[in-house]
Amino acid sequence: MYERIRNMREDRDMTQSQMAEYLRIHQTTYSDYEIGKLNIPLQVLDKIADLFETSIDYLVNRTNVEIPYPRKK
Amino acid sequence: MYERIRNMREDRDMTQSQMAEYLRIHQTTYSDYEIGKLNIPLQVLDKIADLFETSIDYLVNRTNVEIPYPRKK
DNA sequence: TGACTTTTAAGGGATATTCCCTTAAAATAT
DNA sequence: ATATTTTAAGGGAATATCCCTTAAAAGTCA
Repeated sequence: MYERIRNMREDRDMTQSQMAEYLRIHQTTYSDYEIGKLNIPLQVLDKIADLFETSIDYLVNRTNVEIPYPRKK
Repeated sequence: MYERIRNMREDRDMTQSQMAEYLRIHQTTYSDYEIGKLNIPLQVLDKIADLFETSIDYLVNRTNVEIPYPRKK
């Protein structure tokens, strides 16, 4: 479901547990997200976009442009 | 909370009820979103970004660039 | 100003979803 | 092959969602 997030994580050689630690959630919860079993909360997408240096729009497949606009705040 | 969405809606002279109709949800639910009483689901942000011709990043204040990323699909 | 209309928000509850736990399965390494 | 690491399934208590009714606020206009 969230193939793009999975691929970006693997590209960076990160495990689901490492992602979960960064996000401060359980590994199984993160797995549920990647699989699409659970909806990824906005706050989580926000942190993932920062980590991967991309946009939420890219993460959720609204665009194919990976580079984000200038980050605010 | 979601001041930006509220402002963009008002700029377009739309009521919460009109937004709710477009999103196919109840007006009170939409109000809950704008106020920040409920989290806005991704699917809803997606439709609002389309309606307002901007990005999810802009709607949720990740960037100040209002123009959308090139739309995929 | 006051009555009327329109718009927005509060309270509350049935239902749906979330998150994490345990543990199993799958993948990888030794 | 077996041990280790990584990922996913099942399930349940806790939480959040969505909408209903209705109240409050804002706008209209005689």
